[in-house]
Amino acid sequence: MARETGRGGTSAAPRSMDVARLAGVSQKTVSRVFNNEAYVSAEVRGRVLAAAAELGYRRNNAARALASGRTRSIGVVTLGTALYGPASLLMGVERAVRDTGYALRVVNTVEGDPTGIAGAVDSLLDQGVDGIVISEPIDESGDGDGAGSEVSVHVDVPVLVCGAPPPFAAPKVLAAGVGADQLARTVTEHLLGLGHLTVHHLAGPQRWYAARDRSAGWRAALAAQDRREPPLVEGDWSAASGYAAGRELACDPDVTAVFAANDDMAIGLIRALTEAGRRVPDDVSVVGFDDTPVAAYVTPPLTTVRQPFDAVAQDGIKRLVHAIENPRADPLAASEPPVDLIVRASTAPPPAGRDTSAHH
Amino acid sequence: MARETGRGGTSAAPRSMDVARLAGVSQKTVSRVFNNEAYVSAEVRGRVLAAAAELGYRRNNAARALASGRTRSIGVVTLGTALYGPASLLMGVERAVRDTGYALRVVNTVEGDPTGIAGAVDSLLDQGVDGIVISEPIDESGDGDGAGSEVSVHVDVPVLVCGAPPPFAAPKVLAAGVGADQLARTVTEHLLGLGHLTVHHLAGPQRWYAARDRSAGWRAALAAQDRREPPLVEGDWSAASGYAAGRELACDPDVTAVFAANDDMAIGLIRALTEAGRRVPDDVSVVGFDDTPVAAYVTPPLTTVRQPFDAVAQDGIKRLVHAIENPRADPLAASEPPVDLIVRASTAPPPAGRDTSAHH
DNA sequence: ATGAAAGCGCTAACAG
DNA sequence: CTGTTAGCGCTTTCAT
Repeated sequence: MARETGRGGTSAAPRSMDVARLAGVSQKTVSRVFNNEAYVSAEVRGRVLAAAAELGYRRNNAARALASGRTRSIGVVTLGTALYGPASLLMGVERAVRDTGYALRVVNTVEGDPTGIAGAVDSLLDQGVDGIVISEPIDESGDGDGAGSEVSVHVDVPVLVCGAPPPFAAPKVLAAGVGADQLARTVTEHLLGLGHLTVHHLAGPQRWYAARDRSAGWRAALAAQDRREPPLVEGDWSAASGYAAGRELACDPDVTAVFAANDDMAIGLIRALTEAGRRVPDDVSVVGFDDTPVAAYVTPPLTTVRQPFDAVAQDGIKRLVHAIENPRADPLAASEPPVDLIVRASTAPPPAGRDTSAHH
Repeated sequence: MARETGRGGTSAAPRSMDVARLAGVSQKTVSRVFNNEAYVSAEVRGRVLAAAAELGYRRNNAARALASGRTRSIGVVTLGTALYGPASLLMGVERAVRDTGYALRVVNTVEGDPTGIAGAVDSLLDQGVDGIVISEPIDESGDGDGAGSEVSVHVDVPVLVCGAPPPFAAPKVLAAGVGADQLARTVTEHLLGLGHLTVHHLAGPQRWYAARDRSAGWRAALAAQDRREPPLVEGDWSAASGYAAGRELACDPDVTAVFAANDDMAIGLIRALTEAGRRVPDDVSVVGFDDTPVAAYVTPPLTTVRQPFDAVAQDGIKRLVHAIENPRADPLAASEPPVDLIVRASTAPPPAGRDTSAHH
């Protein structure tokens, strides 16, 4: 097949050979210049760059990938939601990946997807990636009817998982986490510190590891102070589920403080509480999780914590790239994410009659 | 370079030739099977598939791309925000792209990025894509100090732009839009229909075409009924900016109805109004835009419109893929997005003294 | 410091 | 229906 230069005189994309010819060097030298390899005289480099600019040359990535065996791209598995947390994490990952010079491929799993995360990973592997990020893992073990609904994938690239063990073996598995457990512990302690006897918990779906982390932090905080652990109420992250939970919680006079696993649920919860005649924060304190953009502007402004998505993504991607480029080196250590509690008006000491902290 | 089969006996990834050998056919036949080409006997196809499965064969995409000149991937330029609208659009695009069998590459521009959208497009072209989606275009012309801050890119693939003309030439430019103008017109008419003399508008940043569309729809609705067009107030999509605008608007007794360009701003606005002693909806009606998950649960529940992100993404991607695969055919026509007004409790007729519609 | 030759694993014509 | 022959545009040895 002779190279068609048709299209009415518009020539096809120039190749490195064309640049080489124009610059009067070998094709290999062009390659050297574009890969920033050593041993190219400044003079030659300049000529090559000029020729390339004149021709509008850009390297063909497919050819590069084929010849080198590396795709220079990283795949990320996300959840198909516009929820603030997952969306923020994805943005953080995109930026971090871009900073490293890799390209980003995205696949999302929808909850209830039969092939799930494994299917998404598989499709990423099909596309060709040098590393994979699983940004919001959920536990799919209880999915189908039987236990064997797993698509077993043979992953041969490093994987970064945010907050959970991956359901498959990989040459190198790195963990990252926003430190949600620590964050959850901090908000629970904030409530306890205000004098509440215990703290109720409106959790996220426990299939999500992100939800489990928060629940674990809440539990740890209660246990550390020997407090009674009320039954956990499970929502689905939505304000609607927070509202539903709120209607139940409102009936229980023992409820004076609630930790909601995200801001949306906290907002629905507050609405239900208010409608039931329980004032926030006078009768019941509520804390959220995420510090979404509206958190400061709802009524009452929400006490919440901010998750360090950007910092965590940056750190995680740095380690992933290290693992990709140094297959046999030890993985880099993860850095500790910061904790950022934002106290606003939805939390206060418990109503006078119920504050027994003074009696101790 | 002899093919290293090292790694302790774990052989390297199998190639189509290996499959061919095992199945006792030619390499080309394997290729035929995997491309679902016609003219392969069921018997041979079965043998090939079995051999491939046994070896764990998967096609090398780099090689495919190199040989065919097509990358089978689509790039999307997004804005680096977790704002509900852009995030939802991205999710819609991801799903739509996946359904077509293409892979998705993502790049985001941060506002204030010196290279802007052109830079993002350029990086996508570097990576190698067959088509590009610009999901939330903003007008960057006023960016730098001078006018010539443009990175001129030579785009040679079809481009789908959601809501604005692209700042560069491309062989095929398709437009998509959620019909924000029509949506905005509908909410404005809803307010007018309630009896308000006019409707104020808390707009999004006018650099965003998405914001301009809404403003245009608002204007059109007012003009159609010969209403006075109050000066537009510009926010930045955040609840904080809605709050700031609300403090000003609260002082003006003529304000009885406000159309906010997104729900977040509406929430901030309502807070400011309420703090200033103006009740919503008794004194002032407020409508939002997006129907974010919390809209139904804030106080008062927000009247808003839902943008048909999924439908629009699906339609747009379908047309983009058509343009990619049929370079010289006429582009497919866009389908009309649906309009979905959701009336809740933040809108009501104007206070009695101000409702003059009955006097006409 | 530079160049020549040899593939990477596929798809694309063209034969049979 | 199936096989043969050429590349796609680079990176990689290995020579200078």
